[in-house]
Amino acid sequence: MLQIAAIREHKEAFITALKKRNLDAAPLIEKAITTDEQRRSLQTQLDETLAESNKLSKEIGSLFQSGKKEEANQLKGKTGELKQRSKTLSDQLQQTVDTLQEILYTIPNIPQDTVPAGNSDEDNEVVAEHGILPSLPDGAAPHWELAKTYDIIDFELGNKITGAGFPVYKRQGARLQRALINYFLDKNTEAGYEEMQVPLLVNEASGYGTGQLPDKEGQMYHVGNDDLYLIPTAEVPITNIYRGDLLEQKELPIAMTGYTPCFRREAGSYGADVRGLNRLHQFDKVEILRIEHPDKSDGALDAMVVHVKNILEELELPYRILRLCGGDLGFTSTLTYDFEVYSAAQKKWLEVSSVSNFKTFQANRLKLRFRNGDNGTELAHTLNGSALALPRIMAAILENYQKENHIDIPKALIPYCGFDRIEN
RNA sequence: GGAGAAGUGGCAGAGUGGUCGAAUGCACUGGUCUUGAAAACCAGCGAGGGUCACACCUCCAGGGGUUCGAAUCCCUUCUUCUCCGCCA
Repeated sequence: MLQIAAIREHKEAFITALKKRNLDAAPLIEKAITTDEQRRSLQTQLDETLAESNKLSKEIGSLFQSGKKEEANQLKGKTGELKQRSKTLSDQLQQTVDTLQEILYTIPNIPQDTVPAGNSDEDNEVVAEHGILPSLPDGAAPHWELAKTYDIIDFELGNKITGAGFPVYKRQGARLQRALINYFLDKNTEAGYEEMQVPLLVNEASGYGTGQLPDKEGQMYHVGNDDLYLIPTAEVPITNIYRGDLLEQKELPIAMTGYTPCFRREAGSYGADVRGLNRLHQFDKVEILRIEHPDKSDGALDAMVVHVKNILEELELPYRILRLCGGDLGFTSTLTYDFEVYSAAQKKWLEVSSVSNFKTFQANRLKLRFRNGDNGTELAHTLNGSALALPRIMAAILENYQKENHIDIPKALIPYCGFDRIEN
């Protein structure tokens, strides 16, 4: 959520920047500003009314104490009208505040200057490409076939137990999953990210804090009885650790990592793109998050990109990095880099990480601030990225490393797996 | 799940209807002293709205109510603690 004070101050610049998202924000911004003016005017009127009635109350108090009951009772009569007025004003104020809030919820974050214009993922800018695309022999199998051949992932079984998109990992497949999780967590903690293990169900306030609510309500599984949501990403519980906090400047930066299963309803997506591991309702992901001083967040984003890069290179998976264009940029982000690995049998690039700088957008909803040493408080910047999402890494490993009668395990993972190949 | 108790500033902890945004201690920040540090002493020290700056307004777990006036009384939700039950 953008700050209304910033909108007021940078109105034109914001409208221009939001055009990159192919959004004509002018009407929304105008409405936000006029609603805010209304809000402030109502607030002032209410304050004055309350001030008057506070004053009267004090007078009544001292009259009672000095035994002037008659005069006190006379004054009491006057307070009734003030009370009525302040009730009306505060109702109006509340309504205006709610309206303003609703408007602000619908305005996406301001893209940074470097974000390219564009409408869809086709306009994303490839900023780096690394590794040689493996050329597999004819008859190379996509991972869903390999999964069956070596009996390491069972999609039908998941169907039986739960439904589509909930695979069962078996034998060496299960072990490889666990190896990847541990490997990623180790890489992240080595880089200074503190490991957290967090709840997989969150309350409504947490959903609002990181921006999944109200925009993406339909994306999350909702547990009605207890009004809780299954997390779509570890970003939600981990970022919300700091919801409402006022940090000391010296506590920054904060860097955290966590592994969680992620649950996404992905309503209405079927077809070739979602075969096998490409898109699931439940999947594993290791996330990295940072809370930064505003002056440092740009550098922090770069550092996160380098970190993810290093992991992919160690796994020897060919990848490319995309800078998302305005049309593809997430609602809450100012700048996002996507990592895609090449899945050789599908001959497709698969997104395995998304690294974003949200600047104050989340912090404003979270009320996550720090003392800036200048006698003031300031919103912190939040960033997060996947390091990394498992299923598509798994898919790429299986496909790219397949040999005639087995699948090799990337060197870096062998100590974690305890075996160097998958075979029957 | 049942019975009881409690939720106050970064922490501890006073405050049971008016002068309380809140004593006191610790922590923290600045200063004096010191070669430096510690100790001691002095001063400052919650947040949000609003204002050029003041004024002013709001916040004592959340929500609602009683009252001219609520941290204080009532209702309700949540959380914590103690005891009991259940249980990985």
